[in-house]
Amino acid sequence: MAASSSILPESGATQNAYSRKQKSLGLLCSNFLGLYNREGVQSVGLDDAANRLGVERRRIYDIVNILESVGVLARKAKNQYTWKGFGAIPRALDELKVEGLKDNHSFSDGNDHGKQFSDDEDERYSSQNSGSRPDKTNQVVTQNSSSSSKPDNRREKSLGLLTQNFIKLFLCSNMKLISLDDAAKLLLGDGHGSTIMRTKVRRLYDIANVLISMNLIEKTHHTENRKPAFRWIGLRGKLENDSSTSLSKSNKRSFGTEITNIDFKRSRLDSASVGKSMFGVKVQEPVQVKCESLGYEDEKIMGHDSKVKTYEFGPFAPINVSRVQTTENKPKQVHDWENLATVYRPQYQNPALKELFGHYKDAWHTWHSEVVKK
DNA sequence: GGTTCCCGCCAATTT
DNA sequence: AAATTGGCGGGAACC
Repeated sequence: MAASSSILPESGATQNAYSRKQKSLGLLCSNFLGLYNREGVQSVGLDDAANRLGVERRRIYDIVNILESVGVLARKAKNQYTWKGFGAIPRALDELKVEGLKDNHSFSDGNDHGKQFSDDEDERYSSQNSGSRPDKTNQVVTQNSSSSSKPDNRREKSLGLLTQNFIKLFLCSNMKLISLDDAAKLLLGDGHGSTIMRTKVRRLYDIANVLISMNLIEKTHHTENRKPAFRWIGLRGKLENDSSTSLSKSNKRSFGTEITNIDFKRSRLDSASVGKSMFGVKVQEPVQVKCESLGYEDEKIMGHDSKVKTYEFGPFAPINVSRVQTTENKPKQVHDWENLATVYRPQYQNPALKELFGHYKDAWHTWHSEVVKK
């Protein structure tokens, strides 16, 4: 077994090692997006997604829940989601902003204690759905005196809600940079066991990663090199870059191949008895964000139209999409917001509005006037 | 050392 | 009942 002259000056020929980064949620999300963000896609099946991306179902749930919280997807039925597309994001964000501001009166006076800003509200009136059961729409808040039982609507701790609240932080406060610790602290109240906090932060990491892959936020640091924090990019998340991308690759019916996802496991520990004590403490400490002025909307979006169709598929790149080489060594996925909403476009009118909250016509319009800015 | 965060157990929920 | 959906946190990869 001579030492095969490996290309890399690495140690022994450790062919393929487990790489955590290649399994990241963010990358998976990028692939997911690249896979379903095509014309013609209207629904996505969880099994299908899991298969094509070569991951376990569990991971798909994470992504789907987050995407749904931003409007990109909508649950249709068991195992079935409707692809709304990126065009639905502006609308969703507006609603989140309104909710966030409304539900948050921290201002003069001190005590607020109304309730946190949970609550969603993105329930589309099922146009033709069926069995509209009376369902228990909101939470009960019946803060009964029961000792500790708290059916604690599981929903309150859902990834989706957390995502929305996390986003509200950016939209409704004037904080420019938010660290996950701050976010967790804000969304959680204050005094808390480090355990609860840590768990929340874990979730926020997950969320942050997919939001990053969507270019809604960006990771940075406070000042030069301080603690990491995130900055809201939102709609103006576009790239300048050149426009050498002449024609778009003809990705018609190319995909459909098998997934070739390498299957390395991280390791195989086992026997880990559970036994832990977790508290189901409900927190309702209102965030003390000041809604002074709208955070964004204070400057024109870039002009010019640049077409950058760069998708980067990582390890689990199932389909064969235009594989673009990375920039250097810093994987950076870029999504072309322009193309994303280019599919269909209602042809009536075009209110040259900017983006006043409160009323929106069509996702596409808002979207286009914002992003395309033609 | 601290930070990041994947994996998957297993409990809620839905079918 | 089974299947789907997803909290949750250990602990390993990563810095």
